[in-house]
Parts: sequence; structure tokens; C-alpha cells
Amino acid sequence: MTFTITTPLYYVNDRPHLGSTYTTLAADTLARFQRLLGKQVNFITGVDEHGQKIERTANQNKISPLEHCDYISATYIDLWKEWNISHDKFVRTTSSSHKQFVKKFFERVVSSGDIYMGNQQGWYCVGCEEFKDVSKDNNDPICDIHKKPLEWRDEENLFFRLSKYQEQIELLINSKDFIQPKARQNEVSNFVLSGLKDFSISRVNISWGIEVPGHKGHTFYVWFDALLGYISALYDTSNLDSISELNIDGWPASIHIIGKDILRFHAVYWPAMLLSAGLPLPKKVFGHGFLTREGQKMGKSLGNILDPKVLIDQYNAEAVRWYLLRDFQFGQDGDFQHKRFVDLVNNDLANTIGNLLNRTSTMARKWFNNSVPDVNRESIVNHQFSAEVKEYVSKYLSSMEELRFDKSCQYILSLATSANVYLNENAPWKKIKEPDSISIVAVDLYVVLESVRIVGYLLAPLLPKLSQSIKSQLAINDLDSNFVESLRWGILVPGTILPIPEPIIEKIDVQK
RNA sequence: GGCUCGGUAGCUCAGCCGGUUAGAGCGCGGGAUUCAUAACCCCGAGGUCGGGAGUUCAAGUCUCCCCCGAGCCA
Repeated sequence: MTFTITTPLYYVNDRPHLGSTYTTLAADTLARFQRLLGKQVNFITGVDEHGQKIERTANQNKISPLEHCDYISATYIDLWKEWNISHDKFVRTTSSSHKQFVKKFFERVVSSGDIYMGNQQGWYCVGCEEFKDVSKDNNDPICDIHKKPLEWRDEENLFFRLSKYQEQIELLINSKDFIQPKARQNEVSNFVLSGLKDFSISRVNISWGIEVPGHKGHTFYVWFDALLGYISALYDTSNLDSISELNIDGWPASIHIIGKDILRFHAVYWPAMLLSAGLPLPKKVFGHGFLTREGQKMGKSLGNILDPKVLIDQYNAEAVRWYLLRDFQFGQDGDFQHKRFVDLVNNDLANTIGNLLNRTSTMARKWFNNSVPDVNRESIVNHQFSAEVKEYVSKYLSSMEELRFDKSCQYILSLATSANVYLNENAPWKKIKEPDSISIVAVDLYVVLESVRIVGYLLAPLLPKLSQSIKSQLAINDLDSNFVESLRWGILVPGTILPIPEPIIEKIDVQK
């Protein structure tokens, strides 16, 4: 079974920011989770490289647009490597396969009779790459978003007959689960209900773009270019004329993960384009929230941008990953607070989970010949503590399915905390001093070690590296093990030699 | 201007179809303990549940009005 997941193709006007990192991180977690469940995953990310803004930025830097794109694209690729992102495809819209696909797609839309030549005039924002709803009587309008002057345009554009798909789109967006989180469905629904208008899909006099076949001087508008990357990423081997082959390669997408700002394009324009081209529609569009920093919007003017590159140079990627995944409800906005970040990483990862492993492993090594205590199966299989573990595991699994990574993290933590409580209540360090208690202590320690093992597995999609170091401290080699199977209780092999415990994560110094 | 979503302990938030002393995590204060990464565990604080009115035997939980914040649309 294939599972195709996409992030947006990020606009290469500037270096990657934390928002893109957040999206990609979440997508990565979902991709890893689906792989662990045994799905054939296509995790697609990439960059959107065309447009006038890029052309101008390149000019300002006295380089060619392509050089500029090469440079920024490379920073994305490097950054994702540093963040340990497990994407399968990285799309560049300047690639020849992508351009080829866009043209083919266009032909299909043309043959559906959905393209016509029209005229468009109005105030245009280069930053947004779109026409603004501003009266033509306005003399010096300024873009609300970019705070830059708008430019007057009067041009011939090709239009896409979006209006034709009004009913089909209404049906689609009202279908359950297509738009998530649910709260955003309403928003899109209102927009659609107000009546879909045809939109222009070409621009004139913009050389940095994909030429529209048969229309000299026209290049494709960004949304008729970038969105197609989701399919062109898969296109290498498939023949568009055969939809069943497309299916084999992984289309339609199981989920598009995007920021809430581009929900409309993904939930309305894109499906309509696909309908026109006669291609299958994505199953789900998930619009997540935005990140602020210490209560303020991040922006250049405020000078408070959190650069993901700086973040990762300064801290462990797993630490940031944990904070973003565990403290923010995916779908809602979140506020990045430095103190909170430090507190959670130190408490959750170092104190609760790390220390649990450390203290238990130390005891086992000390009293049981450096190994997992040798217990008999009967004393473990139906051990009272296993019920609690099973409960958390099942809750974890369902919240992962819902993309509620925050909840999943909390369940892992609850499991670790329960294990800590178990230790304190049974106090093996006291029991061991009593005569004939060795077998009781053995069971107690085994139970906790086994819980830590499960914590290690549960962390796999969220914090792959930390998960790995937990496993290796338990001397587990799981190269070919089945994830769900590994979550079963009682798998840790008694007698396994345990390595000398080391902290699985460094605490963050508050000074930093 | 229309619509949507929020406003609950210092902070971030849970609180389903209304019903015993309003919850969690972090932070803070105290205690206990020594296996452990000065870690873990336990206890505590008394928050007019944005404001006002209403419905009800009973309202963070429903209705209306107002204030504040965010968003979508115009």
C-alpha cells in the first residue's frame, strides 16, 4: 500500500525559515510513522522556483535566476539533511521533467475546454504574485502584506474555468475529512459558497517561468506550476496517459500538509485543476498553524526571526523536534518560547525518559552481571504493569493517526512517568538489601527496562535518533523488526548484556 | 462591515451531549529519598472560568448583548 505525503514546495525567494521547517518536520514524522506501519511511502518536498520576485532578487544580487535558485535550493537540501528529514523526492520546478509535466497537464486542461484568453487589469503585488482587490482610482496603493507599492497591470492572461467546477468542489470540501483540521473547513466552505471565479493561470512579460505552449510571451502562473510538482515528483516513470500507472507511482496523494495560508489553493484550485485534467484528487489537505516567537509574529522588520539553521547549530535537532512536536497542537498556532523549550527538553527528555533509562540500567548492571535480569516469562507476561503500557501504546497509535503528535508525545511521557513511579514504589534499591529478594528485584527491573524499550520504539517516528540511542543502550538490534510487533509487551531478552549507560541527551544550559 | 474561532491557575492549555469540593503540564513553595543526569517520587497554592443579563432545580458548559484577540471574506 502506498502512502504519499507532501509538504508545500517552498518558495526560494529567501532562505528557509522556521515555518517551513515546522511543516517539514511534521510531515517527516508522519512519513516515518507510515513507513513503520509498513506502508510504501512517497514523502515529497521541494522548491518552487519561478516568478518575477525571484527574477528580481537574482537581478539585485547580480546573478542569474537559475544561479539564485541553485543556491537557495541547496540550502534547503542541506538543511533537511541536518534536520534528518527522510523525504523520498525533492522536486525542483526548474527541472526538465517538471516543466514537461506542466505542459502535458496544461494540454489536458485545454482539451477539457477549460482555458480561455481574457483580460486582466488591476493593481498587482509582485511579492504576492497576484492582483489585489484595490480600486483603480487609488493612486499609490500599498500591499498590506508586503508593505510595498503595487504595480498597475493591464494584460492579457489565460484563464482557467474554475467556475465550471463549483458544484464538484462544493461536494468535495464538504466531504468529511478532506479538509483538516475541521475548524478550517468552514472557512473554505464560505469562500466556495460565495461563488468560484475563474482565475488567470498565465502572466505576460515574466521570462522566469515555464512558457505556455502556443502562447508566446506567456508563462504559467505560480499555482499552475508549483502545485503540479506533487505529481511531477512521481512522474519519472509514469505515463500520464495512463492513470492507472500514476496510481502505481503514488498518486493521488494521501495527504497534503500545508500552512493554513495556502489552504484555499490546495482545497479548491488544485482539485478543480485535477478534475479538469481528469486526474484523481488528493485524499486530504491538512492546514497547520503558524509559529510566533515569545508572543510576537516573526518578521524581518521586528528582527526576531528564528533561523532554523541557527537553531540546529546551537541545539540538538532532536531537542527542537521534541519541543515543536510535543508542545504544539498540530493544526493550531503555537508560540515558540525559549524558556519553555529548555524546560521541556530537560524535563521530558533528560529527566523523565533519559534518567529513567539510566537509573534502571545502572541497577540492572550492578546487581545482575551487567545484564537484563534473568526472569521467567510467566512472571512477566501478565504483569500488572503491562496493562498500563498497553493502554498508552494504543492511545499513542490512534493519536499518531490523527496527526496529534502532541498527544502521542504526552502518552509516551505518561508511560515513562508511570515507570518512574513504579520504581519509586517498589524501591529495588531497598529490596536488594533484604535476603531472598533477588528474584523480586529482577522482575521489577525487567518491567521497567521493558517499558523503556517500548518508549524507545514509540519515539521512533518522532525522534529517530534518540529512539536509536535508547535501543542501543538496551542492546537492541532492530534492523528488520516490525514496528507494531515491537510494541508488544515482554520482548526484551533476559540476560542481554547492557552497555555502560550514557545520557541519551545533553541538558540544555539555561544560560544559552 | 459580514462570518468563523478563541478569551479557564504566573505561563501553555484540557474540560464531550449543562449536574458532587473546576483539571493537566511547566514554573513556584514544601516534604521524602539515594538506584539515577542535584535526577525520580509525594504534597501544596485557594483561579469572580473576559464582562453583563437571561433560561434552568442546576451553567466555564445553553441563549442574548458588550469588551478584547486571531483569522477568512468584502
